[in-house]
Order: sequence, then C-alpha cells, then structure tokens
Amino acid sequence: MQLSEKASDKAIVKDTNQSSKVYIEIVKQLRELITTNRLSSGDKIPSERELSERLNVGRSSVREALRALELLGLIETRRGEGTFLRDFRGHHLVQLLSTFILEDEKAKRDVIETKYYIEMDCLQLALKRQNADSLQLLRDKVEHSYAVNDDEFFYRIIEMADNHLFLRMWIILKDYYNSLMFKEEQHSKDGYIRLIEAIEAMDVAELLSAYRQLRNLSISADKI
Amino acid sequence: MQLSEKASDKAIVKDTNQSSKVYIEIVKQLRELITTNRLSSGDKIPSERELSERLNVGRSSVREALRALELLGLIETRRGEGTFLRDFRGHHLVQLLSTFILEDEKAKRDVIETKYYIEMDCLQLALKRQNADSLQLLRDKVEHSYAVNDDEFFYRIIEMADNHLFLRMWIILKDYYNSLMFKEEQHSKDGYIRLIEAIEAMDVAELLSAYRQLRNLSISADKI
DNA sequence: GAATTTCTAGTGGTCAGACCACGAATGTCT
DNA sequence: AGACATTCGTGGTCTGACCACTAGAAATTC
Repeated sequence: MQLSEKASDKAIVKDTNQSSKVYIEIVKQLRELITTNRLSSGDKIPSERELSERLNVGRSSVREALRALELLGLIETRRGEGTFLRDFRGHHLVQLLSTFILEDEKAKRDVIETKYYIEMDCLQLALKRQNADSLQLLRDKVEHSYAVNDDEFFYRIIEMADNHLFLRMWIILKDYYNSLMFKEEQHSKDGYIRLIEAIEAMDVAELLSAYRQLRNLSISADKI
Repeated sequence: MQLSEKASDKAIVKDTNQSSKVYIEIVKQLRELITTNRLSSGDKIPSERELSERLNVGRSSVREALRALELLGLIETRRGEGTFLRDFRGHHLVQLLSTFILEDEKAKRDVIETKYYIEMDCLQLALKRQNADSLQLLRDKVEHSYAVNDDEFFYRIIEMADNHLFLRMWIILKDYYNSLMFKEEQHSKDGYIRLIEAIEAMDVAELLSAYRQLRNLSISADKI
C-alpha cells in the first residue's frame, strides 16, 4: 500500500507554542499518516528523503524520529528497501523493560518465583481455554520421549494459555532462570502426565498440587 | 556526578559480525557506561559531542541513540545544559505505545488478563509474606477514606508481595490498563476489607474468591 | 566588598550535503 | 529464454555549519 499525496502534506510549522522538538512532531505526523491511510503491519512508509521534503524538515530529524520508533519496535528498516510498519503486538515493550528490570535487579529469588507463578497462571489459563487437539499432541510427545524437556513442555502450555504477554515474559524469565541454574532439570514423565490429566479433568486444585510437586514446592501458606 | 575518562573509552568497532547499526551500539555503550559508573536518576551523561569523540562515531549517530532513549523516557535533555538520566517508570512509553496499539482486541484482552493474574499472584505472596504492620496501615487507610483508589491499594499489596519483578510488570500493565479503560473504577471499601481480612486469616481460597468478586470475574473454570 | 550586568564557552536542536552499502528493478548480451 | 551488468532508490553514516539557550566567569557598577 502506498501513500496518497494529498492534503496531509502540511509542513511542520515551527510550533508557535514552544519547545516541542521537530522529531517529536514527526512522530506525531507519522502516527497520523498511519491512521489516516489505514496502514498496518507490513506496509511501507515513505522514504526518509521523501518525508524530509514533504514535512519541510531535515533528513536527520526524520531519522531521529524513525530511529526512536525503531527502538520501540514499531517499525522495521531494511537497507536498500525502505521502512516498514511492524507487527507490534505491543509486547515488544515487555521485552525492552524486562531487560532493564533484569539488569538492575538481579534478585535470583524474584526470577524464580515469578517464573513459577506465571507458569501456574498459564496452567490455569490453559485449563480454562482447553484445546483437546494440542493437549493430545503434547501428551503424545511426552509419552513417547525418554525425558521431558521442561522448557518445551511449558512453552506449549503457555501457548495454549493464549496470552502473548505471559509468553513474552516467560521466555525472558526462562532464559534468565536457566542461566541461574546449573543443572538441567530432567523430571520423569509422570509429573507432566499428571499435569495434563489435571487439565483434562479441569481440576484446578489437582493441577496446582501437581505443579507444586513437580517443582518441589512446599505447600506452606498455599494451602488450598 | 561526572564520568571518569578511563578504560571504557574504547571506540565502537565496525562490528565484524555485521549489520548492527551504530546507534544501537551506542545505546549499549550507554547502558554499560551507566552501570559501570553507577549513574542514576538525575545524573548527567557526557555531551553529544564528547560521546561522538570518545566512541569515534558521528554526532548524528549519537543523537539518534539519544533521541530513541529520550522517547523511551529514559533520559531527559535540556538545551544549553546537557542530557540527564531520568527516573524511568515507563509512563511515557506506555502512553506512546497505547496510542499506536489500541486496535488489537486480543492485545487488550491480554493486558487485562495479565494484570488480574499478577494481582492474584501478588495477593497470595502478600499473604505468604504477611507483614502485620503494613497490613494494618493499609487497613487504616482504606477504612478512613471515602473511596478506595484501586491502583494505590494494589500497589501496596504488591509491595508486600516483595517481588520486584512483579512490581515492575504491574506498574507497566496498570498504566496500559488505565489507558484502555475509560471509567475510573471506584469500589466500595467492603471488597478491599474483605481482601485484607482474608490475608490476615491466611485463607487463600477466600482471598481469591474475594478478588474475583471485586473484579466481577466469573468463577467458570476457576472452580476452587 | 558586594551586587549587578555583560560576555563567553559549552550544550542541545537543526539543517544541508556528501559518501557508502545494499536490494531490486531494469537493461543488455549471449 | 537465461545469465550477467547497470542503474536507481533506499537506509546508514559522517562532517560541518548555524541557531537558541544556559550557566558560570568576567567585567562593571554601586
């Protein structure tokens, strides 16, 4: 989809108000351009030079705006081709922030704890949104392998939970978690089968209980 | 606080790997510089020209990096003064992104769902790590006000949960959430008191039940 | 000596122009 | 028709030049 050249070509005026930097204005203009032209993921936006002309601003200012949007994950640039809108499920943000979070706060306990809780949440969601097919697939997979890859198992579970945000968070947590733990966790199939069966039976209490056993968590305050 | 000039002045090499754009490298260098020098909110970072020299890159590339970080809300620039680190709680980016995202209904659902689940998780953690003093404080606060500010209430709960990761995530989600919802949620004290009492009684089932009622969530699959 | 004013150096903000590297479309040769 | 070369448009980067603004130094005034 290409742009029409019409009205929207109003130049950016030096904003009598004050302050607002040119690159901010460009970001606004771009947003407007995107909505009015109904551009969506994958569509191409005008070249830097064209934007520079149409908006009467320097190309470097256009680039400042585009680079910022790129870092945000909203656009994607391909040298020699152009700049394109990106499939932002909005969740790039979690990624970005998480890197910062993990940087400054290396609390091992928090990482582990958060990972576990998210896994429990997603187990419940998977139960709620149960999909017989994918569950059966997972079951086959588990039953036909020697050992179960914990990461892979929960990846599938969280896919079934069908919550992109949780998925993103979990992926990051998982990586960090694995870098914290030396040992490879290899459990027997039994624990995982028990989880699957609890989901099939739609028994939340049993599901959580099974998870706690899998992770060797004390029941403590979590009495059900 | 000013920077020391030492070792870290390694120039950015043209990355034999490939691709990675200069401005991305600069972002990385800046992050490193910030951590190694223990810079924090309010501190000044080197001027654009100085960074340009020290890293052997063009000033425009430095600016691209800085503008991106600025749009993210990580830094603040004051003409004539310099560039400073900012207390980033992420509001900016949330606001920015939400204006871009809005359409995606599924993303919206994920945000709401994730927020609720994290709140439930933190309620349970708060219960587990119960601190009588802060709980009493919260109770007083709730009982002595006309209406309860939901955000503030859960902020305190999550503080009690004492999990930094959850706290960070929740703050982001909360801002998203609020930008999605038009209405201000104002519940009566009763629901919150019930939550507090469930924590005091260390009754998980009651706690979750109280939460669901507060949020008007159907029990559905979440049978306890 | 103290208060005021003026000047100046340094900072971010912006622009214009020049290359480069790369990709795709086009043209050309066999 | 297929293989190769050219060209054009794109993003990537650097340089140098201004401007607007700020803070602190310097000069001036009282």
